[in-house]
Amino acid sequence: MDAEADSAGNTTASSSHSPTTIQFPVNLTGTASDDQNKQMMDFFADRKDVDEQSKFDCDTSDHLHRNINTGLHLLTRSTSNDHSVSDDGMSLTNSKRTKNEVIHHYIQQLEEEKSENQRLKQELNQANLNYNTLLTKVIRQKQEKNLDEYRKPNIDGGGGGEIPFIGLADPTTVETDENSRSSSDELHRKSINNIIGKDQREESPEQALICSNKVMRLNDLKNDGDCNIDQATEATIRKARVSVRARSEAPMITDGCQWRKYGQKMAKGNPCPRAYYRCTMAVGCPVRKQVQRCAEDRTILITTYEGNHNHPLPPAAMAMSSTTSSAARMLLSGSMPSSDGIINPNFLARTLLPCSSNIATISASAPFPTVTLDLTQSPPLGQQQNFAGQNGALLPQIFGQGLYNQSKFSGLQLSQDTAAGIISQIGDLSSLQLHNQEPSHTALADTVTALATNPNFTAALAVAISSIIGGGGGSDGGSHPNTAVNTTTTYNNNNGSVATRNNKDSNSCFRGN
DNA sequence: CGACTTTGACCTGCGC
DNA sequence: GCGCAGGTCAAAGTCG
Repeated sequence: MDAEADSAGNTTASSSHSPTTIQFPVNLTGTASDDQNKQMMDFFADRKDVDEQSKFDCDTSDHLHRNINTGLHLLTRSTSNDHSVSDDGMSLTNSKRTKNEVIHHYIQQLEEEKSENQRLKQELNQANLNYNTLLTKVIRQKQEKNLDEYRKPNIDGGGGGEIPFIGLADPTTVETDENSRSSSDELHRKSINNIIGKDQREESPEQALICSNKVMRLNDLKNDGDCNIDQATEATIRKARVSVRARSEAPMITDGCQWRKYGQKMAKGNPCPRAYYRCTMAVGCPVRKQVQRCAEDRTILITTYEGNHNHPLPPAAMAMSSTTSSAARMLLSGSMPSSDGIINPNFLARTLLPCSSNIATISASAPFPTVTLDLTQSPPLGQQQNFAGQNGALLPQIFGQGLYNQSKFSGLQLSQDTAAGIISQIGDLSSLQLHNQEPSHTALADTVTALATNPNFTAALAVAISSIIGGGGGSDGGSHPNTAVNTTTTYNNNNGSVATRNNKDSNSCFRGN
């Protein structure tokens, strides 16, 4: 607060236009002169102007109202202490009445403005609500339309190179789901235990070691209470990562999003620098990615995504976004506590991709839980086309629906003959279990088992991601067709060597290829 | 001139 | 507490 002393030595607080720093030009020493009363009136007039500039800010009005009452109290006290003073012959009673009438006049005006502000605020909230409802409706219609289109026989056999726009979950709705999550936590836990109970005992000791301290800490948090459950859930979703390994000579795979590089560092044990990118498609989008070449094979580009977009995405970007989002939630569900202890995250990986133990692995031993999709080897070309022909409807939906279903999926409403729906259910295990109001968890387990028997799934997933990487124009995902789905996956190349900073030649790896 | 990249400095978490 | 490594910031430089 700025304070300045006037010629009389009285301290007069300067008015600020900040709602939280409104101050009155009152004489704190207890006497009020005509000038000071005029100053008070001018101040009220100024505050009224300021308030009109911020009609939507009811807090400002509340604050102003409180200050007016305070000012009125001070003014009344100061005038009541001033009985011995008679200004220009006017009676003290009349003077006080006039002042109070003027002040009450302004208070009345401000009260009316406050009411108007509240009414406008309500209208604005209602408009926002309507907008969100409409947006959700449009997204749902788009989703259904795309589903119908991809259920039709595909003439070109490729399912279309373009991944259709599926829509982005309304952030508001997602928020609602997050809120409902804690309330459904018990159901969720039971569901997880239902599935985990059998399989967890089958984990090998090595796999059991995958359970990291991070997960344990997270579980400790979750056990602390509902509040911590939500916080831990949010933190896990934010920190969960999806890493994609693919052969590409381009410096960065094209995933449909706009990225801005904000940093580059030499990572430990890798001569190639790691580049840090931030999504710039919307202000404040939390999604980031790291791009780094594999130390062992520099033709392999490792792209690690973190976070969920908070804005609509173009079709191509929807694919990768949904994948990472679903994977992150899968990680989350794998981190949930069970009655027996910690769930091995790799159980989910093996559940998701049981037929090969290939292409995807989940690791919680890394600093952050990470799903890694290894696309350095993909099915032979002929097989790719076969998959595209057979499951042309499948590919886009694998990546398109995950995010939407995170917020809107309600049990097994999607047709179970649609592989995409199944995949979405599995990829978003936690949401599925949370939003199932019926005891269909056994059905879910059966669905998972059914998927496990489908040998096409893993390859289809690989082809889908390859199409994303190769479809961007700059990368060569399609130039390495003669590969088979592979699985060995690592995290962040932590091999113990010391990394040093070398910004001068930091791009040499990218340019050299 | 705005958007983007580069790059040295800084912050933070973790292990010893 | 200290050093290391990962991650981020932000000023300066570059580009279209």
